[in-house]
Amino acid sequence: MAHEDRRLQVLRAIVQDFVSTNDPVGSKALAERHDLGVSPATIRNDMAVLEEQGYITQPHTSAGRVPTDKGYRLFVDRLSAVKPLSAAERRAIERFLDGALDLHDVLGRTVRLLAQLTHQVAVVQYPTLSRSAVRHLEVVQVATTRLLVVLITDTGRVEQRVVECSAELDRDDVAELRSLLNTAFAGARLTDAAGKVPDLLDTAPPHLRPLVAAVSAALVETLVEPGEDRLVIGGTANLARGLTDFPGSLRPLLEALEEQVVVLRLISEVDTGGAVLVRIGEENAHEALTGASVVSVGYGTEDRALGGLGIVGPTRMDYPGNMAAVRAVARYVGQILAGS
Amino acid sequence: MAHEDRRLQVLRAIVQDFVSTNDPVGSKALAERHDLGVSPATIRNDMAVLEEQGYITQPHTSAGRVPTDKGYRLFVDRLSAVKPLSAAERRAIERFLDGALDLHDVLGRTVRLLAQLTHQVAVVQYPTLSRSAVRHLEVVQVATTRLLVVLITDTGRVEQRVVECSAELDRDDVAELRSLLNTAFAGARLTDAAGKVPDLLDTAPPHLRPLVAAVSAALVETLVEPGEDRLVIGGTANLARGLTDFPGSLRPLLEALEEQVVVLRLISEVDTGGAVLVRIGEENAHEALTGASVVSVGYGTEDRALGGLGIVGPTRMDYPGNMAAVRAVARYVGQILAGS
DNA sequence: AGCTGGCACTCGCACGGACAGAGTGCCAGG
DNA sequence: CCTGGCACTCTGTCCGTGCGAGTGCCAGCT
Repeated sequence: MAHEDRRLQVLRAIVQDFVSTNDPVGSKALAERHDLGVSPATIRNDMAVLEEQGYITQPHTSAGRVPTDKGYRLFVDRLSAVKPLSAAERRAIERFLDGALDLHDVLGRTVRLLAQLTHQVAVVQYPTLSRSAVRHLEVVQVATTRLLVVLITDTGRVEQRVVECSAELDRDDVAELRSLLNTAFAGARLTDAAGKVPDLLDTAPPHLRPLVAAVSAALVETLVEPGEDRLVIGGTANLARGLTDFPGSLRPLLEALEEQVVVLRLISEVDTGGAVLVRIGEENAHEALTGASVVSVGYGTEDRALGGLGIVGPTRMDYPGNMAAVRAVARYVGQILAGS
Repeated sequence: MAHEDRRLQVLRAIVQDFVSTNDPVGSKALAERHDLGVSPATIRNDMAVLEEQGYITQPHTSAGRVPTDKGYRLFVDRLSAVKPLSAAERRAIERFLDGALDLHDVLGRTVRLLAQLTHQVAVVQYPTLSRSAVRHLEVVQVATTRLLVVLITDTGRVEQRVVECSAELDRDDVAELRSLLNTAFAGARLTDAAGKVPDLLDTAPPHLRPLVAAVSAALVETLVEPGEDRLVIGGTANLARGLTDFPGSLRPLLEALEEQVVVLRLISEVDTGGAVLVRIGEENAHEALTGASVVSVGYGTEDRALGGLGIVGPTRMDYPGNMAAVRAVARYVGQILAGS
């Protein structure tokens, strides 16, 4: 239908205007700023229908209309094309991420870059341990009965854990332990690590068994458990910009960001197909995220997802632009990490 | 003088009342809430003098008085005793920090604890690399021409760095490199590391020299340079509580916190004697910190300072309580890190 | 049918004046 | 040197008004 179609154009125009001005938008302003080819009166009729359908709402009688979560959803799904990045933005991405020294550095730069491109809070997940494999295990004695076990994954993560031992250790024990662990685990996916422990215990010389058991238990416990996945968060200062966007205050949101676990769940639940995922307002099903949207995507190489990254901002955000930025950054990061 | 003395009591009362109520405090309220033994009229005279001397000011005619930075300074220096922590707080500290697994964990818990105790933003510096010594160096090959060098310090820090090599590497080279580096650097203070490089190069077999040079250069560059010192920051949600405390907005402050370098300077410049340092408002000499105070102290063992920790909050804060919390937490952390 | 211009209506908000309350400075008296 | 009293100043608040934006509806036009 022609009606239907124009009504959607009206919705798109409302979203665009409201995102850029933060003022409820009225029929007259719409007719002026967008070539819809019809008069304000007609637009009003369309708006009445859109409101009826729940896509827009008016804060109070005789103010303009504002998109609802449902309205944004429709906009994202059917009315917006992912905006290509400008040449300057592409260059900025390259410049920003080139010359990173290690994983920590790459992710730190990524989060700053993303925050800067989108003017929102940026979140980057460290490559999931559960999808990583062991590259090397190092064991260092830090006290007579204490070991520091360092795990280096093929994704570049370096994780540490102190293990308390019941008996005193000598240098040879430690060296043997190290080589045992490495032969047993090298190249193994971390999810498979737990399964290898019995074998390892069998092959270990008897006097080392308690030690091996303690260390592998610690490894499995801390490194394979979910929740050990880390986040880098940046750009929280951007929250303070649009104070009007977060009615109560931004305190609950800041708390949720520090909590990490909430955000982690949002960021890590990414589509494996590499599509950008958008969660709008209530869809996040978390009180602190009232009025907030999350745009996230997985990053990694073609054959392997490493983790997720994304942004958190007010529902009133530039979805096409932010989706493009998130996707582009994820691609670059995947590329860089693949090469290292 | 009796006058002088009472005038200071008045100042103390003003600071205390203003901190707890956030309202400019007037002579009448002061006389009611504090047993100063004199009438409001007399207090008014004292207040006039205090204002003359620059310790207090009135936001506008006929509002109460508010302490100036100078007033807080005097309060901290001469009018307040460090408030002892309650038993509950001591228990909370122990409970919170016990059972930490490694350095990362200890510092993470510390920052949450401090934020919770003080209701301010908490900042904890990782043990300074420049005051740490090498416990172990690990070298792992991650690509044909790429090495991951992992440094483990005696303070429990684990730092990584990727080094690009000009020539292809084989397994034996890497093993030899590892043992060379460890014999050369083990136990050495990181500040002395640079000095040991020439010796190391002399003892290295010729075919490894370029490699050794590259790796040690990278080590010195990234690990000894200042600026590589890391911070853990937590409790930013607390900033959103007293929005009134940060007039413009809290954006510049959030930016400064993300900047890290600014805060790092403030936190790391601690008194070696172990005294709690308080910087009030303008004393911080940084625009973003207008209206903010920093309470910091060094932590470490008796014979060695490791780093600094502290809090950042509005000038209108509970100095005695926060100073006590910061000091107590630093002591516990020092203790824990000494034992590991 | 569907669009359009016109019109009456509804609110929120900004402006302005009046008012109450808090707090001060000063002064004369104890 | 302190105190009670008093006049003064200022801000925040409340209320009433007017304006403007925006809407919904209707009759007429294409």
